[in-house]
Amino acid sequence: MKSIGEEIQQSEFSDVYQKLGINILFTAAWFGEMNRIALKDFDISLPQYNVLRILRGQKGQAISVAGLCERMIDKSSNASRIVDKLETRKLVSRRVCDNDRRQVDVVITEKGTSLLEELDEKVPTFKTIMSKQLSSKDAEALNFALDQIRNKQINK
Amino acid sequence: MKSIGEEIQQSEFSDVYQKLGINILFTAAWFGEMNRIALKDFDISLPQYNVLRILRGQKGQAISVAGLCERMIDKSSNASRIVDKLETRKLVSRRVCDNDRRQVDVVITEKGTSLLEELDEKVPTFKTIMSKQLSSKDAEALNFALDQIRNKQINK
DNA sequence: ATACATTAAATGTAGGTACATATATTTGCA
DNA sequence: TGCAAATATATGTACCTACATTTAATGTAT
Repeated sequence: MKSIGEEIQQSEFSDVYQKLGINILFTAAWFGEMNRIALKDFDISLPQYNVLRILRGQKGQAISVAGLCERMIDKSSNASRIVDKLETRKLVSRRVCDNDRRQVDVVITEKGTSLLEELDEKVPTFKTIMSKQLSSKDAEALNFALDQIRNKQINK
Repeated sequence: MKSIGEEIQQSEFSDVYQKLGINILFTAAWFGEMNRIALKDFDISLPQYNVLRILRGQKGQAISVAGLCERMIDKSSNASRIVDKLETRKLVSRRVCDNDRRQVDVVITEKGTSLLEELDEKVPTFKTIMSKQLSSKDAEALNFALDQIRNKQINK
């Protein structure tokens, strides 16, 4: 098994937290790579794929560009331009919102939905990636630990 | 405490592994954001900072561009152009290797070293970020679990 | 009702990633 | 030796992120 130290050729870490931080970053990059490999033949980028999945999750209901941003993992990604690209390929459609004409409602098209269905068969789920090496109980413990980590308790 | 579900406005995950995958990606993005905030006033990007730290870790010894790539978390980042930017600012220097003239030896300069020393005081370590919320024993367990996750046991 | 602040989205720019290709050097083998 | 394959780096391109600015619509206070 390749430990994080072997992956990035680093024999020593200053402490176990340093190692953990790098391990989390590296594992995230590794997930990204797996997804990109799966998407490669479909001429769609990972952010575009993620936006399409958020839109599908809306079950037909429109969502604003700001709403998309909130649901994206990478908060500072530019949803506006990602939607541009998707619209060019007619995978989503965009319409000025009637109630608030500053907003733009985005919905996934038929074409977008059927592309996603095709992709579902190719893109590995996190379950298929992890369930063999990790019990669901361990996964829950990890989820708890990660939520804790992000809960900076500054005044303590 | 904000759980991953609240962070990305997603109330339900298909399973605990899906939640964990997204949690890892989100936590990695959160680390990146913290670092960027610290680097903001120094006009240096996160990849540039990471390359400088790898060079410092060499303790004066030169490293090739390929050597840099191996040590970087994001394997497909373009070390050549990152070194370009650093060289422009005279934070590193580059010299064709005598033994193998295809290779380029990269070393950190005095200026680069002193910039890093300045940054050390500003950039939070993973230990300061995590040690209050996570015991070192838990951190070790997480390290083990993450190494396991990346160890795809396909034929099992 | 008008003026000013706020909000939503789009756009400009610099630096980065992903990936294909080009260029120069070295290696290996007939 | 000569020449193809391999290797190290650089470069070109499309899309992306980070961040500042712009444009248009809405909210709000007087």
